[in-house]
Amino acid sequence: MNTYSLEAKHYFSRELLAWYNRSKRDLPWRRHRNPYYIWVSEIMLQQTRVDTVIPYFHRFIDKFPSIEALADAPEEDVLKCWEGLGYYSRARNLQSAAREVKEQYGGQVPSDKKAVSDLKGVGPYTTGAILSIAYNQPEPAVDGNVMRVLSRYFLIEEDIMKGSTRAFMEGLVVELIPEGEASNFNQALMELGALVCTPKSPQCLTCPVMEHCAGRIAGMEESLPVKTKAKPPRPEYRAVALVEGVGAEKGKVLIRQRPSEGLLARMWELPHELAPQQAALAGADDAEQMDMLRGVLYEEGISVVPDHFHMQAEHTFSHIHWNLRVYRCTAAANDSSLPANYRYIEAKDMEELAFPKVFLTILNSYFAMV
DNA sequence: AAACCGGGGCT
DNA sequence: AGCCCAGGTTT
Repeated sequence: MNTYSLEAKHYFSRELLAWYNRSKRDLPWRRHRNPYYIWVSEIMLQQTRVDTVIPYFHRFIDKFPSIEALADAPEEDVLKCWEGLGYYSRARNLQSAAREVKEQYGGQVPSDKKAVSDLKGVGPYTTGAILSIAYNQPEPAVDGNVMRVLSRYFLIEEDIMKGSTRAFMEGLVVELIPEGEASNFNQALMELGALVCTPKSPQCLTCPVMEHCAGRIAGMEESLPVKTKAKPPRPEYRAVALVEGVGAEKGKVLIRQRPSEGLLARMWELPHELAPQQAALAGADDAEQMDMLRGVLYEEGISVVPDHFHMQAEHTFSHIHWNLRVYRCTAAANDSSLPANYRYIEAKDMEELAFPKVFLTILNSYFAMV
């Protein structure tokens, strides 16, 4: 139990709900109460903005209109549909969970808390979102938006990165949900965070609960929520081979598929290799980098002749910053047997293979040039 | 609790 | 250039 007054809580719930009913956005997954649509949208919306998700959502539902269609699709197709959205384990987990729902629950998204939360890729937030939005169950769905709104309105100065703070807010949300309004109320909380109670420069003057917002009254709305900041990504310097085929592979480019686990699992990419730390710090010259690439590929069973520097590129993950230097190479021989995860492709082959954004950019500009 | 896992948009 | 985001899984 907490010490906030019943009056402050009732006011908050009442005014927020009324505001939502007149201001909610018309979003594709709000047009039906289809648990599958809500599930897909919630997975896509993890760490991703609404405007980015909308076109992906339309394409995804068009290609995989039902849980069974998603369960029966080749994983390759699902990854391709997710290409550019990031956090690709979301896509693989979603399909894995769709297969589970098809087999165990007759293709219907379960409405039981444990069953939902046991699905791959579904954690505490998404469990609450599915149960409340799809089935109107009074479960909390506490994401970054909700924690920001609550930390300001109730002036909560606990670090939102701590599990105990999230647990406290989940308890608070359960008290705040008006009878029979879990779906609308949880969406209202997130909608306010997205549209009004924004991270920077919140629009307090248009906020439906401004009058009793303790954070604003204290003049602290800009400094809440309290959040420990993440470590900056570590830099990595990588040499990339853009290998042009010869003979039967003339006009094609060599690509490879990443391992099935870890960073960018099962995505396609240009061959590349981490530059030794010493060389990276010294700003190794291109000749040295090209020689390193040639040697690494030779060890893999691929003979190439690096030719010249082609372009530079960068790619930032949550924890790594890639500095890429791309080198044009020519295949030295018609390797009759490439390693299993390597192949040559032409431009049109990219329509069915999923690449991380940075390789998509490099390949598209290359194929447009030649 | 901390590390791992993408990418885009805003300031 | 740094900050933020409609988080989950693994260790």
